[in-house]
Amino acid sequence: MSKKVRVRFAPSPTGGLHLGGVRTVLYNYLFAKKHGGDFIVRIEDTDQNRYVAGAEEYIFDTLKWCGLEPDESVQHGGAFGPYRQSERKESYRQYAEQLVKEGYAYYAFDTPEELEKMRQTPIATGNKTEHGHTQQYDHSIRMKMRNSLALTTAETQKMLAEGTKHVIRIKVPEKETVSFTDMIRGEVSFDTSTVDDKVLLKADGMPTYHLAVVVDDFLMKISHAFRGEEWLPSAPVHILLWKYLFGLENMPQWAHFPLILGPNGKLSKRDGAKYGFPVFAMRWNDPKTGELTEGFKEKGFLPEAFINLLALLGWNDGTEQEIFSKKELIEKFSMDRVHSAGAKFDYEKAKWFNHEWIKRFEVSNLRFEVGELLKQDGFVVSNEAFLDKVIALVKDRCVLLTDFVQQSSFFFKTPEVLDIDAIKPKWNEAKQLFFAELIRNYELSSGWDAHTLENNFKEIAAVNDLKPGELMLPFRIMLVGGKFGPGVFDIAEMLGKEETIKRITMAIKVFQ
RNA sequence: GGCCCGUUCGUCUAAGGGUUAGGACACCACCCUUUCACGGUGGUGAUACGAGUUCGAAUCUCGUACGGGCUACCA
Repeated sequence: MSKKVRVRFAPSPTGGLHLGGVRTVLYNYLFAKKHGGDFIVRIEDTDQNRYVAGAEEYIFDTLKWCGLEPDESVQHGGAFGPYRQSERKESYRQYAEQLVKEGYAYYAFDTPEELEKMRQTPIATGNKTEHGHTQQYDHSIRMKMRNSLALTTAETQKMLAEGTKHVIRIKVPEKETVSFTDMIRGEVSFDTSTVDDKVLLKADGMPTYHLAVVVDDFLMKISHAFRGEEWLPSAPVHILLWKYLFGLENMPQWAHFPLILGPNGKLSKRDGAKYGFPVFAMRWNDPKTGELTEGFKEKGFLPEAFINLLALLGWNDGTEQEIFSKKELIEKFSMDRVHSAGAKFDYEKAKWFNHEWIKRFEVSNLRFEVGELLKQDGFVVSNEAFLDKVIALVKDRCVLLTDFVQQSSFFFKTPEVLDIDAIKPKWNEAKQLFFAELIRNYELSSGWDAHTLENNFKEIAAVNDLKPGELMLPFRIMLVGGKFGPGVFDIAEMLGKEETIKRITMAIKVFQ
């Protein structure tokens, strides 16, 4: 009997949540839900220097918008708290001390200056001193540094007793092969001689990621540990810690997701919107710089489309299906169909996903968002039934939610400027007379539906020996203001008799 | 530089030894539509390179090249 599936997303609250982060959340979430497990969010705030106000709150807001609610977290509670690493500070030291006691780690007293000097020391591996090579704090140099391995026991005890600032480093064995099975990449192995003695416990008593992730994954009974590929190089450290602390048999199964690349490599939080597309899920307001970065939400993406597009960036179900609801994703997701290669983000395709979702969405699902957008732009939306009809009429031509404003503004407000250039050259007296007659006809019209409106329009055109086609565009410009929008007669029907006639009348004057 | 991961149309990907290498986005053409879209039909376009294993390789192995990641008392 296998243990319960428990996965975690462990962000550090230092800024906005970008595409890669959300996809990591998504895959964690899908995997958990697929296997009836728990999805946990653990805040990794062990670096006090990088604290950013509001970032934690922002992460949860983003998850909520995406529809990826955790089962356990700072906000959702749970039996394995606290879910903020800074609040677990006390528990880490004992594990680090245990490692020292057992000979798997050691105290290091080196000052930042000494470390800097060490990095400069040219290393002669073989016989060449390569440019750009930085010396790592590893087996080759640790006996020359100031740590409990190189110092005598008495010296170490004295420094400890005096309260000398120190860290605890892992003592990576020299010639071992550490390997593990990655759910996506298969067997991955490392020669420990190339792994450095990472700091486990910092001078301020806080653990580094390396110690914290292992301890917390154990304490929180995490069954599967998923994270981005950028963590692969430090995996041997974590494997070693599991071996020393809790036993390899208790270690979660690992999967390292491929990176999502921008035009210049890995997407990073700092890239903001400089690529011409958002990198954050939602708007991020950096309290330090005051910089406001818009996200996919503000850009007009539906959360359903957003997670759909993210899911397909590195995963597919083996069929040609591309549009998946969250329910379907949960049903069909499987880790062995996740790609191992990084994926370059394609904003055009992202927009296509959103367009597909808008087209497929029921009007009632769009009503609220579209209504808000229109109000934001100063349009008065008083009648919900009318709004619904408008949405139904224009949604096929809206790629982003924000397109609704431009596509439907003329339903709510008489256009202020008309695209006269499209009409003027071909405007003549015959056409003017036609529209005058059209006004009279429409005024007397008893029925006001697109069909009769169109019939009457064409009848009058025929009687006056005019081509309906040449009159449709002017009519459109009169009602819409430009060369876009749904069928003209549908628009006229929606606008109603009074408004339609008003717009024709006004336009005739403008065209003269 | 070292270590690790990766490499199929411009982009996302399918094809887990035998296919005319399939689909989607984008692009182009035509049809539909006397607006713009939607929709429909068709088109351009890819297995990085070199060896090997095999009757047969995009698929397995090795090398090379290229790309990416990591190389902090950051995650």
